[in-house]
Amino acid sequence: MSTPRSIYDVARAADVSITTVSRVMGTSTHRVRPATRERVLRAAVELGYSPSALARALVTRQTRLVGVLVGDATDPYFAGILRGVEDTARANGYLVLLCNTDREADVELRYLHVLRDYRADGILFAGGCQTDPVYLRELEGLVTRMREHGTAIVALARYPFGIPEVGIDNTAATGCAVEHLLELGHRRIAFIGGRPGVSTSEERLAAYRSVLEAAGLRYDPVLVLPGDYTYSGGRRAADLLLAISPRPTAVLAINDASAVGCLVALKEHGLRVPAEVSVAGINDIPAAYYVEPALTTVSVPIYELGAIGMRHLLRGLAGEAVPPSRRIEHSLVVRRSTAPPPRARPRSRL
Amino acid sequence: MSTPRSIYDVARAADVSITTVSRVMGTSTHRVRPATRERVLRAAVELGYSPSALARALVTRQTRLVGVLVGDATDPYFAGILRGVEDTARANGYLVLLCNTDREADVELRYLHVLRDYRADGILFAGGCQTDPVYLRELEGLVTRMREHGTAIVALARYPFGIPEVGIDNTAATGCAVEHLLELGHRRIAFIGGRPGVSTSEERLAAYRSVLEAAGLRYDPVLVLPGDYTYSGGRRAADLLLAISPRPTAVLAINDASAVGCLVALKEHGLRVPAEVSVAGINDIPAAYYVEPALTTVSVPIYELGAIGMRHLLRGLAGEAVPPSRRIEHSLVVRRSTAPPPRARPRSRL
DNA sequence: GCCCAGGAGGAAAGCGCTTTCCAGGCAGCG
DNA sequence: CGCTGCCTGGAAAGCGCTTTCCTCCTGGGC
Repeated sequence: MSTPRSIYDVARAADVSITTVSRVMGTSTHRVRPATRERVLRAAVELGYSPSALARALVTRQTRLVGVLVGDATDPYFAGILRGVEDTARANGYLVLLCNTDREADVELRYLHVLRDYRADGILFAGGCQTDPVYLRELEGLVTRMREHGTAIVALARYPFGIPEVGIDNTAATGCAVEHLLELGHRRIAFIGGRPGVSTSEERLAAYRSVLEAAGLRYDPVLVLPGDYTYSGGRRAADLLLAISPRPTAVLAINDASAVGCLVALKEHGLRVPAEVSVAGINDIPAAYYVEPALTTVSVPIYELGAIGMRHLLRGLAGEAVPPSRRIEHSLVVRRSTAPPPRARPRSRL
Repeated sequence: MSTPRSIYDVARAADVSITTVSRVMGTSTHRVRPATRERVLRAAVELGYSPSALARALVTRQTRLVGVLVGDATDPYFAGILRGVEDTARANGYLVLLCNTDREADVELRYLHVLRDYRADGILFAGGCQTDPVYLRELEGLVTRMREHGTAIVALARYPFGIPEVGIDNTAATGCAVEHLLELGHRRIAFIGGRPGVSTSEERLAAYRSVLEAAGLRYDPVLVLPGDYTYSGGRRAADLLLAISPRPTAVLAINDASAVGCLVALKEHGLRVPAEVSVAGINDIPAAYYVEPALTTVSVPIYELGAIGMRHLLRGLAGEAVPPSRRIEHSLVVRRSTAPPPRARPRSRL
């Protein structure tokens, strides 16, 4: 077990100074005679030389590393975002550091510290922001400091401290799903939430509530079920839903993973979807299409979201201005999991 | 925009040498008087000091970075593995570098070079190995060199060059799925493959063939459909399957993603599953459970696979011996997507 | 034939750390 | 009181690069 060859080894083998080696291996504009360049190159491949990105990063002050914080890469939503991010990162010579936070404030903070230690050039927050004040204070300090050091930061959700954001309009997206249910004639609409204290969850819940109230319905806390964004969280929510009396005729989940979980569990309990209960979600993950019945949901360009986020990061890295807030369009996709409630006609026919 | 504080700044603020700062911030065993330590610590937090992992890595020769090469993180199988890997990496102070290869030899090689440049401590191959000789030659050189430099390498599939592997027995796993179909009475069993030139694909295809032949059936190349491990690849395979005459009564897909795609497309074409055609997969991703009808598949402890792989890597990193080959158990999970073929009784009843 | 510009290569500083080797101080011991 | 040895702390070398000066050399213009 030895050590990788260093620039010094190559220099000696090619009988030049390390300066010259650096010039031919790197991006320097200083000219090198073709013959010399050739000699260096040959020596390099002969020795199996690979320039240390660490040493280079140390002096150039850029690592070409970007950290991506996702709630859970196992959720098809985040998986898709990750692909978008990575593809465009790779195309631009960046490497991505994967950080699953499970939306835990402490894990997220921990990762942020680590990313700072590694001097990541950029950070992408793929999920919602925690609202816990202690966390926020810590986050603000970290973010402020990192920015001063030139770290680019972008979020794919609403984020404080002026962090540039790109994402859908949660309020509108949630609203249009609720309205769809309302138009079908539903009056008792349950909501499977996410973790309280996460911006995205709060926004969607608030939108659910306000659309309901705008329709003249009373907001009933009993109808909001705890969830955790996962398939199994959706299943658990289904159990709770079944215990509510009178039973809701529709349910909107904060994301498709929970929606699918809920839908499947409901079916297992013998309920017919959508005949007895309608189910809708948000995100339009692939499973939304192939679950039975196919899920009505709000479609979001997942991969694109990741790609655009990364592109913004790149822009920031290049010192260009990053638009503070870019809204990506969404659209309601009505499939077969929603229908008018039992013995009721759609509102539009009233 | 400034520069992060360096160890030097802290030393000056605490009025000690950088040696002392290093000793209190790092893992040194050299003792430091409590009072001094306290001073250093205070100065560090006051200045918002974060030790540069890069500089540290440069001198200690370990980066605490591990690269994970996956086919496609969007496939729930790889997503699960990734979680297993990351959780145990984080628990041990390692950071994971995400590398989606799409099973392209050149992308994989490119990533390997990059990982070498970054001096990643370890590399985990999560998917199968390419069999292209040009690729293999290049890979061997790279792997050999990296090992000499102390890089730990582990694969979650069969890999050459003595790379330690942990994974299921592809031959047995595929075999038991085929046998299940055979026992139900199927005689025309199609196979949705992966990319030719990938070890896992070849192994599973070979197993499919040999079990068929062992049962006295002729191996018919017409029945092996091209696939690409994806949901949409499965859908395309369904179209091809429909064009085969006489139509196969069952199909086994190389992985669940394609199986689900095929199953859904078949349904869309009006076929009843499993009444008219049985579908089976391998891996047991969550979707296998909730697709309708639920997919018969070979269950693999996905998350565990990732975790164990990472644990092996850790062992290698610690200089301990890594078992050259560890087989993880799998098990056939019979769900509702498989049944006896139309107008035929199960073989066991003959 | 001489001078100057520009092309090509090198020396050395420095990026932010760890680690080895050393030195000073002080307590304990004879 | 002198010596030994432990306890703390520091100096300096070096990890593998990039980059800023410099120097040297060559060719072209006059």
